[in-house]
Amino acid sequence: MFICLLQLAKSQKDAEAAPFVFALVDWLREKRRIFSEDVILNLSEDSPVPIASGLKGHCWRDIAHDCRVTWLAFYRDSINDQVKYMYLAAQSGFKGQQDFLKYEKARRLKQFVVKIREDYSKKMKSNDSIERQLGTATYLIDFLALRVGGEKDTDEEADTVGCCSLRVEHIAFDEDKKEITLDFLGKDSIRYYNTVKIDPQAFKNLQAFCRGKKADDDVFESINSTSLNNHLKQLMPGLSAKMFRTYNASITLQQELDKLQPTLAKFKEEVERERMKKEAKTKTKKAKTEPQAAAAAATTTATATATAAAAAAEDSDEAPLKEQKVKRETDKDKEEQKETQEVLNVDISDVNQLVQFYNDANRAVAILCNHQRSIPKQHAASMARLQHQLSAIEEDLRECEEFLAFCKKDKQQKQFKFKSDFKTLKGEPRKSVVREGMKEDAVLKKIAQLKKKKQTHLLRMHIKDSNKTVALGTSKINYMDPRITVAFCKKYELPIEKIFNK
DNA sequence: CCTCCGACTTGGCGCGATATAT
DNA sequence: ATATATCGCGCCAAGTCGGAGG
Repeated sequence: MFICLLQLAKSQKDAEAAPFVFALVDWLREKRRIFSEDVILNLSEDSPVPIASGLKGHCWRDIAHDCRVTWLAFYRDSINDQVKYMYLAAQSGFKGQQDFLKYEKARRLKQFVVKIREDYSKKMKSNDSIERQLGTATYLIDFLALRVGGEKDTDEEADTVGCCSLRVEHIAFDEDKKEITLDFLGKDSIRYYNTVKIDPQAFKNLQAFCRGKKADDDVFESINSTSLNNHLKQLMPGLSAKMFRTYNASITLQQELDKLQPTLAKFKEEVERERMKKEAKTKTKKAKTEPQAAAAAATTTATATATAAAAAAEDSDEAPLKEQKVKRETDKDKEEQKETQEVLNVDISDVNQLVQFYNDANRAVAILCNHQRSIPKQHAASMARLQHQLSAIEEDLRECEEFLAFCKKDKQQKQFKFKSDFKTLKGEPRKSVVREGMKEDAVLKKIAQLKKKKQTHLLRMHIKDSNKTVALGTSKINYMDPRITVAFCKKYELPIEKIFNK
């Protein structure tokens, strides 16, 4: 390939100042440079027109005075004639207000969502095929947070789809489990791959829609994004398909964050108990009585039970290391959950743990919205390093345990010796963690400390690995109502800048 | 209707700055 | 102090959605 940048200059002197104008790629003119002559500005009527660029004698293509739109300027791309806009930054009041409106609308959906869900359940059983397709598609958009999927130019653009443009080849059915597997390329050619149990009626419908069709036929041949959005408008003013993503993302965040509620309650209870104890102590300082000791004993038992429950919760959490789509909870599940609300193993007085907890909630949303990223280039290397650190901890543990065994044996024995061919990352031999004449309980303490260290290290590895393909930023910026985050931060006294930057 | 397109949101990526671990 | 991880931002392409125009 041959590439050459050309300047359009009348003389050598001009050339020094003149910018490159376009590129030649294999002698074809590619991407022309954009000049002010290409740009249309949008200004107030009474605003002075800024001087065009640094180049003398250049002017703007046009000046607009349209206060109904938010763009400041635009030009047409020389390659595909697409309009390129200039807008104010996201942190501007302009954008902020639009954002606020968006979340207000999503909030309004909450008042309608029960009705809408009843409606699509009914439509899914309708005799009318259009209604059946509208109902089923709306169900998928709500339940799986799919994009609407508008039609696009098939020859020029990438073959990506959304709900309404799904084809037969994108769905597989598991009759026994009533599960479907969706496998297609969505926006930005990001793969959506999800096996999920769905509503039985939706399952039946989708199967029927696909029956007798070719692989590349549309599943929903009777509807499209426009008709679906028109249908949604009848159920709620201003409703469109993408609002389900905003709504479900925000409500998922809320639900995830609420899971910390019992932990907070327990924490407050403990603080209160401490306070009471102190109070009682000062009151009865002179005359200590028996019943109080009994009460104190009772509280310690209660705390022990709670801790045991937390430990059990942690264990069950350990299980799935593999990537897995969140199974959306049905209303029934939610009911059941209310009764078995667990105290989580999160220390809510620890800022880092709170941030970690918030990120977990954020991740649930990102997985729902299928926000993926490619595995960072240094991921494997970085995991290997963590693995090495883990081995180091394990080696330290092994040494401590052998030393403990040595201590327990008769003291007649010679010196303690620990054989290890473990090397640090730099290839140096490892340093011993036990010292001669170390007391037995010191070793026990060390072991406990190392076990804890190993635990947190394992957790870190797990988090890193499960995060490697999940992008948290998009849902945070575009989908989760910031008011939910703010409320959470206030409630747990978590500084907001730990979550949002200025 | 359908198609096109204007306006705006959403999205992943890469890079340099900044925070954190060693 | 240095190495490494993470953040945060700019970039601009790829979507959504509504309305104009045929």
